[in-house]
Amino acid sequence: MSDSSSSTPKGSRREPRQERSQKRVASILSAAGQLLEEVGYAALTTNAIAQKAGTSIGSLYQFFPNKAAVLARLADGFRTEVSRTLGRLFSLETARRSTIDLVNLFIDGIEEVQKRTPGFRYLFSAAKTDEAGAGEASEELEREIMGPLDDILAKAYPDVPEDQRRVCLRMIAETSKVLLANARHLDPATQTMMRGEVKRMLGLYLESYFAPELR
Amino acid sequence: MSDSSSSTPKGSRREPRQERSQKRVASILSAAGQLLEEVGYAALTTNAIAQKAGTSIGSLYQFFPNKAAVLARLADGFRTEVSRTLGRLFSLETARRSTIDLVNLFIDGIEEVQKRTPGFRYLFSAAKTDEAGAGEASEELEREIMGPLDDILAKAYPDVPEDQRRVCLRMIAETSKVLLANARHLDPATQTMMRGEVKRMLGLYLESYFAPELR
Amino acid sequence: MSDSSSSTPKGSRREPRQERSQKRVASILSAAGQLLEEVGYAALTTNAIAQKAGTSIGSLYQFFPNKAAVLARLADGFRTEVSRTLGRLFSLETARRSTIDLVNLFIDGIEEVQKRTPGFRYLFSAAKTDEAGAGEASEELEREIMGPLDDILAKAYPDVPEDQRRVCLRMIAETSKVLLANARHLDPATQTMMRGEVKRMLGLYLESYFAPELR
Amino acid sequence: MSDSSSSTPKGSRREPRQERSQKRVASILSAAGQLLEEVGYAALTTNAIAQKAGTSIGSLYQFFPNKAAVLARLADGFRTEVSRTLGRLFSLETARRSTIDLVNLFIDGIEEVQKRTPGFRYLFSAAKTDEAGAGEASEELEREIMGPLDDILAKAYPDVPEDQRRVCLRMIAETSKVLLANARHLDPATQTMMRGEVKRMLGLYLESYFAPELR
DNA sequence: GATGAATGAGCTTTCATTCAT
DNA sequence: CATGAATGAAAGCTCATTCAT
Repeated sequence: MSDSSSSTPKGSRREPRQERSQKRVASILSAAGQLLEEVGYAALTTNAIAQKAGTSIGSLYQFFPNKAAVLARLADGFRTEVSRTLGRLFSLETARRSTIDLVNLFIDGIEEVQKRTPGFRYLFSAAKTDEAGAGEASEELEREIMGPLDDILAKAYPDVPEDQRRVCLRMIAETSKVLLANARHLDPATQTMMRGEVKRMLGLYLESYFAPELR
Repeated sequence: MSDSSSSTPKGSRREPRQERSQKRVASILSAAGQLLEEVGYAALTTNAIAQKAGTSIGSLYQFFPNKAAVLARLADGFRTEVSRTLGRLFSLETARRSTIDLVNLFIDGIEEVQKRTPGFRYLFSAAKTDEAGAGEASEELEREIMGPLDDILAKAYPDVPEDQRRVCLRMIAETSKVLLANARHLDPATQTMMRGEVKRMLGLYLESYFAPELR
Repeated sequence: MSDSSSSTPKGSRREPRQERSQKRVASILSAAGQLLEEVGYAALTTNAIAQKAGTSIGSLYQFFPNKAAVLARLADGFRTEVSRTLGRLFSLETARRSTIDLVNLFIDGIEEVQKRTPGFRYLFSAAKTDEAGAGEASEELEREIMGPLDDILAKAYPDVPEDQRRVCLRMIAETSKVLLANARHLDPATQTMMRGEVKRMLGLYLESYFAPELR
Repeated sequence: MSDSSSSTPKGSRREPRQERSQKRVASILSAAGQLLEEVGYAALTTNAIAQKAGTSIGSLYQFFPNKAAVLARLADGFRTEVSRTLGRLFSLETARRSTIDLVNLFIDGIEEVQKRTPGFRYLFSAAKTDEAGAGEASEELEREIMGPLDDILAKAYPDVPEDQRRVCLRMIAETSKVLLANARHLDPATQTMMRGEVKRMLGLYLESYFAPELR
């Protein structure tokens, strides 16, 4: 297997330094995310994370200086995923779409991120619970999430004053948090329905500010 | 110190048990609520509750089998307060009022309960965080809160199917949680504004279901 | 002793609040001191202290906020013991005595304190090792120890400039540490002999500064 | 695994093992010494040593069975350095010099060793702290240090009985430890002054035994 | 041999809960 | 019943040491 000098038979040799570490880091973050879904914020312990990740507690602390750092990195990953997903959904032309369409895209994007990255909802909603220094990571995450939407609305509706827009964004953010937070206890059908309701509610709300001329 | 049994010759120092117990229980619950506001869910310890209540930790455990039970009883108290407050606000004739008025009354009622009973928001929103077994108490609390509104809507809009009504109620419940959850970090002016926005958003949403004839 | 209400049969009942606590604190401090002698600074753990004191780790932390506090309190006790012992030895008339007598009294006092309060030497010498926050306590202890001697020398030899006196005091302090530090590994006879040598050495040294007229 | 014989075709890459090993060992020891000065005994970790030495922790354990062994080897090096330095200072003719001169030479020699080999003072003074098994190495070191002085005194003052001489040597050893141990926290000027005081004190002390005829 | 990721015993500290008084 | 000292499981984190590559 080591076969250090000549052949490298199966193309598998040497997934050394970097790669193995990355895998461990990934498995730790994944474990943290899953545990967040399974046991919640309060019961999330570093030992449990390590165990679920199939590592030792020592390894966890080789990669992360402390528990908060694990959550911060998790939030980083979420931010990336959010950027990617929302960036894809909010293609350029979306600027032309109605606020309702924008809301739909946004909610679907958030949903998709949650589906792909377990634990997302906990960090997205953690600002209020703000335990153990997840607060900062959580706020950054929120900024990352709301930023793109802010830009689009700003361009699409330059007449709406910034203050107004900001207020609406907060409402969107908070409302979608609630949706995510409570989805956990609901069966899929109900989740889908609730998602529809949130879209409807936010749509009506935004329309009242951003498309008054349509009335 | 009191030598309550052996000596107390004349039996005059009645000092009715029940009442003292009730007072203790009340002070424990009050302390728990206040601490919830002051230090948050994560930092809430039974010893701190007892101390703030002016009792001993031993007494606390005389009345409550464990920490979760304290929170459960706290939620009970909130339920009572909610019933009283909403019952007062939703007097009979309110059945005639518009959905927007109903929403306003409801939101104001929730605000009032929070103002009067510190800690309320934590248990009302605890369903998602569901730490330390507050989950069940929290769900009951939610049922108690939404029940009166359900009744009123049911009477006022008998044509709207029950399923539909239920969905709307969930939306109202979740959305009002948003308001409470984030209020702590906001200055009073912003709180007032956000309250207005929530009313607006919920009003528009409910109107779309419950007052279609007005369109 | 407390005799709270009427009889107090055996005189043993209710050694409550304060007293029991004091005993625990005392046993914890005693255990810490003994462990210091037995295993040294590096191997001194809070768990070991609690175990040796016959308590639980929880109790230790009921009385002391952290490990450093245990050492600080230990140093406090040493300071008191030092004051008492040196105060007794340095009675007023000692001001008239020769420097050699003063040195003898001082060294004997230090020895006595060490004999009575195990662990003393570790904290007296900890300034250099200065692990885990014992540094401060250690420095205070040194000030307490050297203070009385400083006063006496100042009064007895007002002509010797302060700087000079200070330097000599440092030398005395450090040299007496030597004695303590190494005594542990020596048999009693050797210890006694070494003590005599230290007295001789310090006596000669001090005489050269404080009693030049005798030459 | 390394296929040391089969491949290495031309035998040119000799790279003498021994030497490389020696270099590694040397760098590890040097790193350990420097770290001792920088962070002290308590904070000295094997990983830090390896890192500072520019090796891996694995290599460190290839050469040393455990942490204590590193310190033991460090002490060995110190012994060699001490022998060399004191041997040079105490040339034959010094036998004629006064005890005061001998003390001066000795103290200066110790100072020099400390200057050249960082960490020296920690191991020279470690006998009392005796952490992590440095005790034995420390004692050997002390014997090595005091040996030459013993020889010189024995030859120069054959009339002084051996017991007497031994006692004096211990006093010299211990007193010079103190000097070194405390030097770290002092500014250079104070260090120089203290060194002078130690010389004076030890000189007076030794003179009282070794040069009675001079009186 | 060299590397450094991995390991896990052990340390400090917290807090829900018990129990002697 | 009231009290609060006592308990100890468990959490976060460190570091000497091992072992696969």
